[in-house]
Amino acid sequence: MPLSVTTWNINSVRLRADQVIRHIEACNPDIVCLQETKCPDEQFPSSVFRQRGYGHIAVNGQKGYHGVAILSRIPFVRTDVKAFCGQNDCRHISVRLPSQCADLEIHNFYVPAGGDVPDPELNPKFRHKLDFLGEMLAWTDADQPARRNSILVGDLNVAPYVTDVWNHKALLNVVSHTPIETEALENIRATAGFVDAVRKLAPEPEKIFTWWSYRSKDHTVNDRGRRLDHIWLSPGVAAGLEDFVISRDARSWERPSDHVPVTVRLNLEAVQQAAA
DNA sequence: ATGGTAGGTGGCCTA
Repeated sequence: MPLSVTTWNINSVRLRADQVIRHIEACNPDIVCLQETKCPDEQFPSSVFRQRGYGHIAVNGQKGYHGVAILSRIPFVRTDVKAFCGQNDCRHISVRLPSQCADLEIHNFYVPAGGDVPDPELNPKFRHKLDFLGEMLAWTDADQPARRNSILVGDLNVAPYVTDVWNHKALLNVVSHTPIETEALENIRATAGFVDAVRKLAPEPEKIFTWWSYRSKDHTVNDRGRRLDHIWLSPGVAAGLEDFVISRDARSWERPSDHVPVTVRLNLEAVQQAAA
């Protein structure tokens, strides 16, 4: 049984619900994890997704900022939301699928971007980002999600490896690629025991990007991107990893998000066998 | 060191 999961920072789900549908039609994922929905729960455009077969929707949204959601064709049996850094920001939501789907747990994160100045003493947003990553580590230490069948996806706002950015040296002091961030993210992933799905199939030094800044006239000129969006798999789930797709063309759609969808396809029978 | 663009909001914030 195949299962595909997309993660996408949509930068306003109300403005781009039609683009979510366009992606669904092109890519046919079973589950779509969205970040930056910028939408209170009562205004989430659930009906247009239900009409397309995504009858199971979990939202954690707020007015104006942040916000995450999970659209699913498969019923989930449980949802859970975590708060980080003592704030009410909507930056996490998770669901668990039924036993036919290996009791798969899906965690959808939107890590704080961190502002412009990469100094926690000068920039409270960077302090918040580092604190958030610290709490993610504490959560994986306490909860051990990678010991179960689990996927952690989202806009993690860190490009951890050298070829996750268009120019490693030029970005070493740019928020999203500073050593303190890349080491923190890698420490979470490795300590928790997750597998970076995209890098398992496309190791360095292949350059892979999922985000291109709005602040350039033409994002294709010089291809100045970064890989900020990630899909991490517990080892048992990684045993079923078949392929991945970076839907780069979405960055050239009219009025695009600055991020593009990242999708993995899994073979759940291989996941079940790995668990047995 | 700076500015560039985008979205939601409500008279600026975050990215």
